[in-house]
Amino acid sequence: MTVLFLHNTLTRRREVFVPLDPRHVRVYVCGPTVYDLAHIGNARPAVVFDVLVRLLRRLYPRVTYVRNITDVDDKINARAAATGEPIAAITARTAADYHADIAALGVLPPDVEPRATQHIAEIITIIERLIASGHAYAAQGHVLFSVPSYPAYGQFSGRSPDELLAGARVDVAPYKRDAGDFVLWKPSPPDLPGWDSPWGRGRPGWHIECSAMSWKHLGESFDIHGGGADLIFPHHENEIAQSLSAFPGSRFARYWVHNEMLNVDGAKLSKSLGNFFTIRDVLAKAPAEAIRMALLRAHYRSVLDYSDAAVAASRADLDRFYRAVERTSPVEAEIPAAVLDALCDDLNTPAAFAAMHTLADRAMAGDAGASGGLLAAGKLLGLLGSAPEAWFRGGEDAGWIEAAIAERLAARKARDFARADAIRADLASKGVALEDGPAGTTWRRA
RNA sequence: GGUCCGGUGGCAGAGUGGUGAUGCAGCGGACUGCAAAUCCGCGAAUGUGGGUUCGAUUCCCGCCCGGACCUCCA
Repeated sequence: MTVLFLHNTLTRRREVFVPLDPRHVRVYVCGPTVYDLAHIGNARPAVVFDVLVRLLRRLYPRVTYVRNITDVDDKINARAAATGEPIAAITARTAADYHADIAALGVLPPDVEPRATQHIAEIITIIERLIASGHAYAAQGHVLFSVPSYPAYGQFSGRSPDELLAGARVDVAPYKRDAGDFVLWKPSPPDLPGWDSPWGRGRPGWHIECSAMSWKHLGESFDIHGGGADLIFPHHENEIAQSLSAFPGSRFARYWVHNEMLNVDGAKLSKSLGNFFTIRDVLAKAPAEAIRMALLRAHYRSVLDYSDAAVAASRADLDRFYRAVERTSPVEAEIPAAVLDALCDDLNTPAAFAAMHTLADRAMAGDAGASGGLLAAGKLLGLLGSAPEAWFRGGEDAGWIEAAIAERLAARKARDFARADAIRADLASKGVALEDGPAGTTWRRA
């Protein structure tokens, strides 16, 4: 059995992954809040955890992957108020857009995609348990989690409650007993989404949703909880406080996996800096696989600098891989050990790519097994999913290109190289690169 | 201010207590009418000052630099 190592945020070290039940691995990842198109930064966790789940499926007989959708949130409400579009329309459309965008990036759907609004009953149940056990209290239509009731609060994210207070940036609401207490339930006026509850009509706070949805679909204890590193505090700290307080004796998530942030051209995504791109924006400019590979080019726990140059480099790598597979027809092969080992070493995708380059070298030299191994590795990573023919020459009608190649061939036979080169230059200006080989001239999209 | 993470060749980016992957770029060569692709070869890096050690890029401490987080941003 291949051993999988994962860096666990809980212990801040690399650990051997041992599932609670080796016959059934359970994973929860925080999904999007659906109020606007997903940006390229949102794509990183989607792709990273897609690779992790693909790997887990390779290693274990059964994996349940839950990735939620947050469809009740003040940002959604604000968007509706600003645009006049009904909330239900915003969330439905944005969720559909999200699905389309990440599917284009080769991200497979999760097994369960729970929505917060469909788990109000579970949310209320957990809140009631927290109140009954003294971990939460109702005040002025709100229900708040009592941070002092959970002594380990702050341990996960490495903060003490005192420093959290010192760093608090918002005014403390008068109904809070302790400045650090956070909201589990808040009252909703008639014009906002709300559900009847023991505390009046209201809506859930953000953190409680994930505690409720993971509980419903994976149980009190499960294996892996993932998300972006920016969620460590407060979101995941709060989830842990809620779930462990509501279910004493449970473990909640045993391994916490966090992807680092993504910068664009060296800076954090920001609309004012002009480096804020949606997934849709970048898909319009480059092949989806090149974008996916660019997102896996750095280790998931390192800051990734996304740029056109990174996408171009990824595309060049993919060209090389596809060329190798095209040159030497692959035979059915297992995932090469070097690639599997790299991925099992805390998802070391850069090392996996290095191993794939070695396979490509061998495939270029005629090794059909290496070619098959390269393809198998690509499949595990969600890459090399096209036929080389489609990758290099897919798309529009190529008749005019073939005609130009024929004309250039005639010119070459007549040793009219000026004419031949002019034709080649013309094709190049139209994004078509020619390659003369022993078997004739081939072309590809540059 | 607090907490955390990181600083590896021109660029991207792994790894390691004992000759520092991989890719791109560069240089030389083969092939080609010339290119492209492919192949062969070459040069090129561990922020800084200490400590531990036979030996440190790796472990520890200081400094400098960069980044993230600090109550609802993946």
